[in-house]
Amino acid sequence: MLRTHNCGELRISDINTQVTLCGWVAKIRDKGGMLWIDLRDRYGITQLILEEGKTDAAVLTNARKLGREFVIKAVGTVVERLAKNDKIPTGYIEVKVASIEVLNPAKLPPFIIEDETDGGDELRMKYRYLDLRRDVVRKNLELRHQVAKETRNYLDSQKFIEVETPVLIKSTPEGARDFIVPSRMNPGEFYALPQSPQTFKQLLMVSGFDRYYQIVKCFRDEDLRADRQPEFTQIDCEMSFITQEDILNMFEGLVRHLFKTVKKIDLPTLTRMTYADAMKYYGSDKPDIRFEMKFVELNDEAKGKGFNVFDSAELVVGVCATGAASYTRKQIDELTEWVKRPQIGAKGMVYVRYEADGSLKSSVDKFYSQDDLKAWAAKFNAKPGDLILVLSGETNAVRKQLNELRLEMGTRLGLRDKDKYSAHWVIDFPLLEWNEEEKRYFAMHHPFTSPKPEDIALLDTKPGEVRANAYDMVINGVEVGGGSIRIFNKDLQAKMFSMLGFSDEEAKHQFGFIMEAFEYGAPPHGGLAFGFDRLCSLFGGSDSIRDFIAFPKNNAGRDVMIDSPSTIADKQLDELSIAVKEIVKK
RNA sequence: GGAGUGGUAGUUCAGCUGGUUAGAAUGCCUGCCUGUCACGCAGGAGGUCGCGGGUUCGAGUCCCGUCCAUUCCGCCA
Repeated sequence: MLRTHNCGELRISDINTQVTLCGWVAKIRDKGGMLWIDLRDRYGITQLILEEGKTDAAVLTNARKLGREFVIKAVGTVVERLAKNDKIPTGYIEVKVASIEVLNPAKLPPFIIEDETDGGDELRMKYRYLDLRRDVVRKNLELRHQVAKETRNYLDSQKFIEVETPVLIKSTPEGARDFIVPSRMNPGEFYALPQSPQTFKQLLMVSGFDRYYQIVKCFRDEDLRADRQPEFTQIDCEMSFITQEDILNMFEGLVRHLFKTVKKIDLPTLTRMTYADAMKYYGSDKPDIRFEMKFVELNDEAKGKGFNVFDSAELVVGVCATGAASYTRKQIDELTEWVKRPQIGAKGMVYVRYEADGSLKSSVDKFYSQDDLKAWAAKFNAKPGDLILVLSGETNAVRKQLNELRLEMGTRLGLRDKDKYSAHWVIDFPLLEWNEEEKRYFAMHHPFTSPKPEDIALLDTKPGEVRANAYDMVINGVEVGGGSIRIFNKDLQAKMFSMLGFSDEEAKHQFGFIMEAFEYGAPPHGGLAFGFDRLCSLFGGSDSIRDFIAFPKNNAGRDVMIDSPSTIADKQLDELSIAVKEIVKK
């Protein structure tokens, strides 16, 4: 070992100890007669001191030549500080330097390596290895480590076995786009990287593993977002001989364990909400229920009073923002413009202000009497001082718009505290989703999800109304995980594929292996997967998962540090029997 | 594929209605400073205003195109 101690552990009790420390020069404060060096490593910062007349002159002279981020080894004695610093754990001591060895000099870093850096995102990504020296970023990865460790602790205690599944697998057309890997030994053929180990974990159930999990990289070749990376990590789980109820309880247990051990929070029991209710009352399949502000439908009250916008709308629905009656006309106009942005797409917004004196002022006073508006207010359970915001239009569209407005108002009213956590299940998702473009049904979750037994009869008559044994876990409006009870019957699975528009041939080509496996004794099984990066960012109080990934990709899916993806040599292309289109060649 | 925002010193930003030599802070360099810890003081260096074109007597500023970054929509079983 080059060092006797790290930079975060020396205390007043270590006084007079001879120590050797290694680390990076974080800061030099040269006061003329004396000079301090903040030496940093992963564990903390320890102050080194050199003093004219006391420190060897040559050592002092050389210390003055040190630069930021030089890697050094310092030998000295722990002494008590004359001027103490309460802000850091090592603030009562410093190390009186006897000698310093430069292990490696360093170029001046392009940004300041401290909690409050002056570096922008782009620069920090390019020099990610420097960014990772910063306390705040390193702590995110330490948090990630802890979440992974506690996940393993919990699942191990519940008899889950971690099994690795292959990364080079088979491309399937359903779902997200696959990342494709050419096969040199099989010219013209390609592997795909897994979007999830779905079929493998089901096959492990057929093998009798009973309880499987894996903290595993998954890949989806789709556009990125702050909470979406092309390669991301899942906690992937599957169980046999269980009901949906067992799964919900088991993984509620996992999440509560993680909150308890990582955040020291006792998470309340998770509530459950059907998909239908989530859409009706929140306009979203992942509602943020840290605050109420439920949708209230006003069709009965608002229609037939001569206001054509509402009369012609399929749905009139609003939310009540508690205590927001103080919103000025200007603020309401600005909010109206906000919902009219193309991203939201509302045509307009009606407001009803419940004044302190009990009167009601609205943007549609021409059409509605005070009594009419009173009836609205009663439905919202509104009180003087509240502001009711109403949108109208086609049901699905207006719910989506009002969801955005509800979240925005929640944010503006400070109801979405990052330190408060509200977790719940959304259950009874629809099995199928109609795709207008391709004129066919798609599996809402995936093609292996089982329909609710009582809805199977609807498969032939009203496929869109069939509910699935599928569930999502939602925390603070973030979908952190989801799963389903799987189909384990070959015939039902075959029917599912045919509902999804697969011919028998295609189904056999894509999924023949799992259909065949189901003929060799598949147990009833189900599972779910958590978005590990999202879980970590939620625990860390960030909206972006990039902060919790050591080397993330940028918006265009590029790693700007190593500059990938990149072109490859013609020789490599030849070996792979691949020709690149002239259009994309430079 | 679409919409918004941004691109000016190493870095983070300001720069008004187009008008002298493009500023600040921080970082960097030099000197001074014996209890600093966001050390302080004095001085200094540092710019192809993303790139290309256009309008104009004159463009960091206006227009068009383009590239990059970022957020969102589409997409993400």
